[in-house]
This record gives sequence, structure tokens and C-alpha cells, in this order.
Amino acid sequence: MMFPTLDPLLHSELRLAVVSLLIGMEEAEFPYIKEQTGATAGNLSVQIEKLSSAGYITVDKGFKGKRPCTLCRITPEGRKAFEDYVKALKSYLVKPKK
Amino acid sequence: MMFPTLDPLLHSELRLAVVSLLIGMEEAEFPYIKEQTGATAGNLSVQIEKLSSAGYITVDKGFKGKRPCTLCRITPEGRKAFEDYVKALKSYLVKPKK
DNA sequence: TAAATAAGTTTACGATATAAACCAAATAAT
DNA sequence: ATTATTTGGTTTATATCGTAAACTTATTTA
Repeated sequence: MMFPTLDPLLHSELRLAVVSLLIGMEEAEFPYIKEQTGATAGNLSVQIEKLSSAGYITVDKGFKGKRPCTLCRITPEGRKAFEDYVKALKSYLVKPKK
Repeated sequence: MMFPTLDPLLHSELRLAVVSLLIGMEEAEFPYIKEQTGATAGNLSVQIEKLSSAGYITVDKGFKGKRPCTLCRITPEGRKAFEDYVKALKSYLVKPKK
């Protein structure tokens, strides 16, 4: 078909932002992601859980001193899915030569 | 903010496909769009109506011979919105140089 | 010790996408 | 000449999704 389907897990503003961010850093804390994306904590929590249970990111809940600290990282599958998503999107954004 | 908001009207697989198609042709009939996008008639009808009432496309219901014929065209606003959407998306897809 | 902040999670709700069901007219089959 | 099928859609119902509000627990700060 003309237009390939877009991975619904990535075709979401916030989830795409999260993955995009992680692609660029390989490790980020929850509050940092929250700040960079402008998301509310609740929404971010939900979307991170979705990305995590899809295997696109890993989530490590530990402590930094005495405070909880949630560390997120992209997985190889997440990286692959992102690349595929970008490729697919191009079919929508770039008109193929007549 | 790092990630600009994505026009929710365009951030939809089918609506984006429709607009993308119309950008490349300036005029298309309902059945053609249906075929190219692989959408069901119902879904397409709904999404075309949304694009239309947002002013992104025009919809002309006429006849071709005796059969009804629905013609869609992109509007300047639709074109502009699409361009803005593509620009905004790039913030998500391309990592800005460190 | 009381209030405020940090770091999240859970829950509730409204919006959204999608397909199923439906409708009307025209054409094809019997 | 009916009956069935196809064409070209629209309306409606549903299931999913995104989002913010409310809540929890622990920790500083006043």
C-alpha cells in the first residue's frame, strides 16, 4: 500500500518525545524527562509504563541518596522501532517522485 | 519547550495520509482516496468530514454521470498546517546537534 | 510538629479512531 | 419485471487512548 501503518505505540506525541529523548542520551531520570517533555507526572508515568511493557525502554527504579530515582533507557528494540517509524513516516511526508 | 505540540488534526494516521495524498494532486475522488489509503469507507468519511470542517480540505459533492461523486481538494490552510506539522515533527525525529 | 516538596502511581473521564450497520440509487442477473 | 448486487457513501456504536486530577509515601524545611 501507499501508506505503511505507523506503529501506534510510537505514534503518540508524548511517547514519541520520550523515545526521541532517550535515543539521544541512553539514560534519563523521570523528572528530567518530565521537564523536557512538559508532560504531567501522571501522563508520563502511564506512557513510560507502556513503552516499558512493549520492551522499547527499560525502567530501573532505584534510589539517589534517600529519594527514589527512576532511570529510563532505550532498548535495541526501541531504537529499531523508532527507526522503522521514521522510515514509515517519510512515506507520508515526502511525496514520491511522480 | 524541546518538543512543539503536534497538530492533533494531522497527527492521525488516516487524516495525515489523506492530506499527504491531496498535497500531491490537488483533487481526488472519495473512492480513489479510499483505495490509496486502504481505509474503510466509514472511517474515511468521518476523517474527511473532520478535515473539511477544520478548513484543511474542501469537499464537493456532485455527480459523475448518474453516480454521486465526492471530490476533495486541499486548501491553502491545509497546506500550511501540513508544512507546520512536518516542521514540528522534525524536532522529534532529528536530534539537534549536541 | 506541621507544612511543603519530591517522586511517582492510580483512577476517572472525555476524546478519538475505527468498523459495523445502515441507506439510497444504479446496474446486473434471473 | 423483479430481485440481487454493486457503488458511494453516512451514521452509530464501541473499544481504546490520552490526559489530568486525585492520591500515596517519603523527605525536607519552617
